[in-house]
Amino acid sequence: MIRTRFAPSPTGNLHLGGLRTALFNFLLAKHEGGDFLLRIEDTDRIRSKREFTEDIMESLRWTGLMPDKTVFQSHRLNVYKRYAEKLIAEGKAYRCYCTKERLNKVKEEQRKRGEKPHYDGHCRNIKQILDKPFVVRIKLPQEDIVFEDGLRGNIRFRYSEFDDFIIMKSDGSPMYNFANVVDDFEMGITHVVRGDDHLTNTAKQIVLYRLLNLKVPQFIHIPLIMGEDKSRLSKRHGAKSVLEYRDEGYVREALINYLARLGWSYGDKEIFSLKELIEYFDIKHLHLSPAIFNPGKLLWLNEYYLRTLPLEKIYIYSKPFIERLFLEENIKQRFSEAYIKKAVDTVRVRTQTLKTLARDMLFYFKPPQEYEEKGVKKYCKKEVLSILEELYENLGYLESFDVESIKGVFDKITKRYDLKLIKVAQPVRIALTGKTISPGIFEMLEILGKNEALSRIKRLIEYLKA
RNA sequence: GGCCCCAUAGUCUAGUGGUAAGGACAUCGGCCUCUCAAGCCGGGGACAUGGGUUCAAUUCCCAUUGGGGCCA
Repeated sequence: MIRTRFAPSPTGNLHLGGLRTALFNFLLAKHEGGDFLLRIEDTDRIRSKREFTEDIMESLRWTGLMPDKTVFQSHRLNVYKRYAEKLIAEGKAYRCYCTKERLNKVKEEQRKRGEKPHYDGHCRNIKQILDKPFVVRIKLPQEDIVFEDGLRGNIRFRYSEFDDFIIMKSDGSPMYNFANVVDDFEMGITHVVRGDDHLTNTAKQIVLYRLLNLKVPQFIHIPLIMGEDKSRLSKRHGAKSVLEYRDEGYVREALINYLARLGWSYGDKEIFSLKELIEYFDIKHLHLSPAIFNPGKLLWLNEYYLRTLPLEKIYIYSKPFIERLFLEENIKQRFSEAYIKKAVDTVRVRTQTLKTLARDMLFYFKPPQEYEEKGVKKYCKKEVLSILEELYENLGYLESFDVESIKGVFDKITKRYDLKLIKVAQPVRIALTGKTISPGIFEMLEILGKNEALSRIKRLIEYLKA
């Protein structure tokens, strides 16, 4: 049974790169019906923050990548200690009492001689336990380090690249690589998908697996996501946190779909639901060259999902954004669910995010406060006035205010005056929304209802007269 | 600087020892049309370079160049 994990340290919000790593681990496990675990690597007491742990968990919850179990490293400090002591007892690791001053001096001399700064093994053979602060170092075996990457095959590092590295700090907390190995083993992790910035870490971890005599999981290193300037994706490339994307009105479907296709493919297919991703995901089709984050394509997917997801879903997604709009615009009036749904349905084809969706709907909740000047100039010349008046009158006669009947009235007038529909439609559009861009006028009229629609037309007539 | 990873259009990518090198975003043009979108149709645009291997290389190998990462 496959078991994967996502192991972030809670020292910042979860961003897109991290989410993609989580996604691939999730998909790999779920494709095989296995487990996906979350491990919070919070051994750094100073930099780890509870709010970041919450941010990570909320991001996973929102995107639907629910872990089957969550483990906190900070709860397991005694475990690492136990493993370290075992290594010492077996002579594979040792206590090192060197002071910072000495280490710096050694490093300095090595640098002067043009050597790689490596620990010189000063404490390697101290047998007795001294009453001084110490770190635990491993005795680096003098053999090359080879491991298999699930994508790239064998990767080899010379042992001379490394030294007797530290596995436990003097405060008794484990170093990153050590805790990682211990936990991956104890959690029964079979596959590890992670960024290729960990490639050298993996080499060190392989050493630890050997020393501890543990089975090595399958490692799959994926390239990092880069920003438009081809450097590692960071805040300055618009690499916002996952929750910022949520708050800006991106839907989870778009974000997941986008990230999945960034570095992975399934033939020519572009659109994937999470369910499909689980079904189709494989390691084989992970791409191994770094991908550049393309906000434009993410936006396109967002637009795509806004107009194709079931209306019910978009309605639910849009609620908080509409509520926020009401707050900002000081709208007190209540609107029925049916009304809002119909309104959503007319704007969702032509919007980018849930935020702009709500913004585009403003006229459904509030008459235009002003008329777009250019539009009035262009579409509301004098001769329009009488047409608008006639339209107003005829619409007023309608018993049933639906698209069909409304269209009938427009047809009659355009025919009588031999006008293109645009001549009538644009003034009405301005009357209803104040703008020259909006959903179709017939549907808007129907949704707004006879009273509201007529009153808005009347208001424009009066405005033009004045 | 040392070590490691990578290389198909502006971007994400498919693909093969013999292809007209396919799709998507973006871009440009057209159709549709009550505006804007959406949709449909079409255009331009890619196998980094140099050596090998081979009857044949975008595909396999090596080097160079370029990009990325880790460490310093």
